[in-house]
Amino acid sequence: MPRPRSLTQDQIAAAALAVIDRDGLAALSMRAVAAELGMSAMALYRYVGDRQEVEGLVVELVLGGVDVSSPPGTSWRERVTTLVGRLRDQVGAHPHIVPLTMTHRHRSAGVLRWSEAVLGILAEAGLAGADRVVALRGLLSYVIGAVQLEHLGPLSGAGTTVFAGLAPADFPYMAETAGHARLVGADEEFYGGLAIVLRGMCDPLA
Amino acid sequence: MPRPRSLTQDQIAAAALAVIDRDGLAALSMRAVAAELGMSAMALYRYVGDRQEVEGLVVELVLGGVDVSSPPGTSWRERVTTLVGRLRDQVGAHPHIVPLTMTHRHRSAGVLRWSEAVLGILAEAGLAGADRVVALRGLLSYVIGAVQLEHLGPLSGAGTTVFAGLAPADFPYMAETAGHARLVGADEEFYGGLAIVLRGMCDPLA
DNA sequence: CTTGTAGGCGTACGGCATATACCTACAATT
DNA sequence: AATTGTAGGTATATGCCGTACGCCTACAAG
Repeated sequence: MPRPRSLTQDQIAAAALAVIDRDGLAALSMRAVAAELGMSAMALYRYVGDRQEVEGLVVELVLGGVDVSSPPGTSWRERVTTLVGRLRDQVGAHPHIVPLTMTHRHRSAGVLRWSEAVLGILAEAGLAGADRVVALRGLLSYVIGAVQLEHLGPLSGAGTTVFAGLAPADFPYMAETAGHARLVGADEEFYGGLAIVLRGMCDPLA
Repeated sequence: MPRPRSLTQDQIAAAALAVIDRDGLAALSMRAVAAELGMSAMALYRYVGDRQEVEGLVVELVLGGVDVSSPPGTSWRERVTTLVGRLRDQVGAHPHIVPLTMTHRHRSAGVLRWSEAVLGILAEAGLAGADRVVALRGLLSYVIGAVQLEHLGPLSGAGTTVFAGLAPADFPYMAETAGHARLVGADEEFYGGLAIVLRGMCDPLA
């Protein structure tokens, strides 16, 4: 008998994501999302239990959009690279959500689907048992860390030493690295690191 | 002429860390830290500019405590493993700060010192130029990601599928992996993944 | 046309970060 | 010993936040 629902969870997620993309993560609030949807803040609570659930919906919206099919006719390393790259691209399209992806990673169906796809490829490559578990964790760790390094401020350079109140001269390697880093693009860095991880799998330790 | 300062930044950081360790990250507030120190909330603002600065001090306290000397007489891989392990241990002693380490990583002198030490070892190992940059980023990405995976909830398993409202049967690999994961300890997983990363460095791509 | 369910809203509470204005302890000066 | 200016500490207040509660009302089933 009751009045029909006027909102889907996707609409809520999209509204929250719009707020985040426009005004940053700190601006995400129940009031802001409600305003984005043209409702009062309390109306939102008919659709979600609390703020955390809204955050979860945003993460799911972004991470659920990753295509987990892998290109046929290529090596397993290439296929994993494709999946890893898609995950990175999806997050990169909404950099502000990076901290959210961490907090809500463990309840995201999108991450689950992605992991399942990667495991399939690793299995085809001949990895099984504990080796496969460790390989997946290694890949996941790398992507998570790399995405955050990429989007949560510069890794090094003058900015860091200035903030920390330290002399750049005390950190010769970092100074030199910062110079190189400026020349190495973000893509080369990301895929270069990924290549290291992939190279370390399967081949016996020298 | 003025009245002398009665607090050091270390004391503030220690108080904030005590609050976090005892009541969790969500309980960190200017009021809580001030109470821990036996002062009014506003007195804190004589020593720090804002809440973010308190968070930065906590990160620095924890990350600055990492010993960055490396054991002599061992291979470069072993030495890097030692440094990576120390970083992991330090964060592991205060798991609640994990999200903070991310948000404040780029202004932490501790991370800078750690990176400098790792770069020194990599340089000795013969890595230079862009290779060395990529190697450091790869290592840093791995540690960051792995520490978070370890402390921010289970990676997979029944819990995840239940939360996401999905059937475990749709994720055969993840189901199997979850079974293995229960057998593989956190240490083996962490150091196994690190071995993969280290193995991928230096050796030419097959 | 009635009716009960559930949608939407207004209000209110307690907690947060923090700006402002004040009082006061104290060390340097007299 | 008295004075004084700097800076430490506090009280108060503003405007956010999440969200509990209670009301009104739109709407579909009967």
